Amino acid sequence: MATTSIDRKKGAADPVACCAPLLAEPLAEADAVDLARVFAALSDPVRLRILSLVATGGEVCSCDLEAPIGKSQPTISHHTKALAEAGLITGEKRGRWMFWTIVPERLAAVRAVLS
Amino acid sequence: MATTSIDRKKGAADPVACCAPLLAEPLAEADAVDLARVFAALSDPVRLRILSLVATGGEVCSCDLEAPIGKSQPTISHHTKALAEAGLITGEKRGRWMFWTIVPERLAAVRAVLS
DNA sequence: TCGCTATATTGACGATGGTCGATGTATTGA
DNA sequence: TCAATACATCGACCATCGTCAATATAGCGA
Repeated sequence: MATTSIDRKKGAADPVACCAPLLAEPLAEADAVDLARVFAALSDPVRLRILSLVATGGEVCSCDLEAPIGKSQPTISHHTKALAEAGLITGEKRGRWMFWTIVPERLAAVRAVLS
Repeated sequence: MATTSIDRKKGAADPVACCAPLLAEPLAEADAVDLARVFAALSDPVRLRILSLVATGGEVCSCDLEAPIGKSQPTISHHTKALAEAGLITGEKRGRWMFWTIVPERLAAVRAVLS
């Protein structure tokens, strides 16, 4: 195929959408582990800023993140990978560039858990 | 005073309520740091389960958390403190018991950031 | 084919965080 | 005053994570 998309790790059943809202019923241990992974992806300032840049920018390539974030290229790559594995952004490689877009349903699912 | 309440660390301006939604405009660095702290509080399975137990239980004392969570007393204390400092729960000491309740506005604020 | 560019991966280092045993503190009841 | 209970704090250990330099991979243009 011409393009490659990076999604969250397969194997893990859909976290976030996995479970009922926190306030509805006690969270099962396995669900808690999945959920914690998503919040862990959001628990770093650099990743939050990347997420915000991608969300507001529509489609952003990794090369356009280094300058505003102010971190090295490997660090940016590390963080975009983490966000992608959490399902919060999705990447598509076109030519030499990796374009990232937000996954709004994912954010919506996280919001739903905090209902 | 007869009771003591534990809230989030003062000094830090109200995180979460600090900033516009992630998708509205690029997140400032300082805001990102504050926000990341709240998500960090949510990034542990034990804390998520405590939060869920408190949310569904209405008012729960620490002693009633040890058994369902299955961790030691110091560990429970450590996690409730983390949740309280993040402003997600609030504690009130009555007699020998520490009663925890959820802070729904806080969860709402987190949801708003993910708008 | 040969560089140049964009990104990913590796390896290492320091920092942070989860956990628990031991201990300290406060409250209650005898 | 003494013992028991509920919780907090301390100290230590181990795992995980953020970061970057170095290196690898892949695509593109000449």
